[in-house]
Amino acid sequence: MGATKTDHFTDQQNKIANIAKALGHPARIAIIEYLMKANECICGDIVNELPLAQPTVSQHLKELKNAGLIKGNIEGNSICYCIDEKTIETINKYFSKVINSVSKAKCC
Amino acid sequence: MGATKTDHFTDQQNKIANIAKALGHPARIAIIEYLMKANECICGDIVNELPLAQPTVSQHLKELKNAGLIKGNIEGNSICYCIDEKTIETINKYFSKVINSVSKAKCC
DNA sequence: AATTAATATTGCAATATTACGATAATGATT
DNA sequence: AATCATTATCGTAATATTGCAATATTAATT
Repeated sequence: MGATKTDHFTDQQNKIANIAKALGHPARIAIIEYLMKANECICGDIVNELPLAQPTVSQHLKELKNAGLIKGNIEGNSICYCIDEKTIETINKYFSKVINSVSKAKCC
Repeated sequence: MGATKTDHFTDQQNKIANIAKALGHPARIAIIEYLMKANECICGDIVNELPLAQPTVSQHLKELKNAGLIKGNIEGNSICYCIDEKTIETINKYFSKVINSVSKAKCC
């Protein structure tokens, strides 16, 4: 064993878990924060900003892209990355829902 | 290699990544949702609700607890679990911040 | 067409995660 | 004190993730 039993859970549960998983690494949070700070599309640069080798950063970018957290537009021979709001909104709404349901009943 | 280079990132980045990582598994999302649905502290039951063996569920509960996402109160010979709002609020605020920064400048 | 620059892919070693059977620990019940 | 119920821990196999050197790909530049 060792593989996650995704088929035992709902699509919604797998979807939220996938987004969270993609954000579950400090390098990927750092990438998101760099895109926030820049406040515009960033072509290149990201590799120089992180304390990791180019192939490693490329891999992290791929994972963020697969999870729908960032978008990449090809711009000449470089690629222009930015945050995909929709996905961030999806989890933000999800956690808001969690908070609302919890605040109704306190016990611990 | 293979170990995450946590010391190359800020405490804040590691903290957010850790919370996200803990939520990055459908079983742990299912646990959170069960605690939401119950709307009260749940003693036991969680194991019966999930399609996983008892030791596996126990391990997932431990990870959620370590990340500060749930609290566990000992109640006789069983344990009473509920969601820890504070941590959910932490990431919710964080993602709100991300959304705010993105909506300012659209390009992709 | 050769060179340069930017990014992606491959392949692999080190480490982490997932899952569970077996067993231990703890508290309630008899 | 023996038994039962509940939860945790240990040990281990299967799989996934992380990181990077080497290499490939792609597009611009010379």
